[in-house]
Amino acid sequence: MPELPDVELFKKYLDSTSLHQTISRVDILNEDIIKCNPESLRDKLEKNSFQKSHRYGKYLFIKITNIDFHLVLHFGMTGFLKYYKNQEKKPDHIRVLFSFANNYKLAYDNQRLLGEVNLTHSINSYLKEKELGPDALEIDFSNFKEILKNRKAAIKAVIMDQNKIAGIGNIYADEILYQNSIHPEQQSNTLSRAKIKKLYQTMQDILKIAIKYNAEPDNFPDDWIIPHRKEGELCPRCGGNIKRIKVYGRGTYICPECQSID
DNA sequence: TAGTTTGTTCGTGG
DNA sequence: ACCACGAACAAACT
Ligand SMILES: [Zn+2]
Repeated sequence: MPELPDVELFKKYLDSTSLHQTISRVDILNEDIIKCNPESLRDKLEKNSFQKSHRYGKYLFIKITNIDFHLVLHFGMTGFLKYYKNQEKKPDHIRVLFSFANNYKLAYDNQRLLGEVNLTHSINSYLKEKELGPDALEIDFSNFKEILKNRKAAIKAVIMDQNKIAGIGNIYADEILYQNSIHPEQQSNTLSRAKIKKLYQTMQDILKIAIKYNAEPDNFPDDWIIPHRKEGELCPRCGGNIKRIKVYGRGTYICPECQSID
């Protein structure tokens, strides 16, 4: 689930449910996912509230009132947020549970423990520490072009590299390259300026449209590859067979008819 | 059973 | 410095 569009939707969800409410209690149900001192996490949050959130790449930062700290959330592959009151609405793999004075709760759920819950004084210093590249929706064209021109690696590896561009994961990388008829293994520095220009535009369009459609593959236009990202499916643009290959260590779906290396 | 899955990080070669 | 690859982390499903 959690690539840039998903995390942007988590941000909107958090903003519309959980801001400006006193946090009465923090339950840590799994300590492995907490990358700071669990005691200090409870300490910093209880009696304060969530003030304002910021998304950067796949990270969500939430400013805590009264103190100079942000809560940091990363969702790994299976993380999400759930705001609820009744126990029957409780999700299955809650790792951290924030309870509010109004008796509602915000759950950080994450089946696999690949995410992160952390604290930081400064978003900027945190980003620097992680060496994250510019956010995919914020990066300007000349910067994008320089990054692509300076790498010899497969284009898919470059756009997925969070240290170069933050926010794109395995699923949306496939979509972006498919809609540009670019083979994911094409060397980044061999792309023409015109192809890079179109890639840049499509990348931002796809991410924005995905947000608009709630990052729900069933809602996506049928000529996208994401709803057909399975072996045995047919390419919605040419009818060819969708093929699975491995690029950058990840399962990668392409239409060999539409996507070629040039 | 082995391989797969929306992610990140670390190590080993080249 | 860059690049390719694999493993590890973890849990559930084919
Ligand atoms: Zn095709």
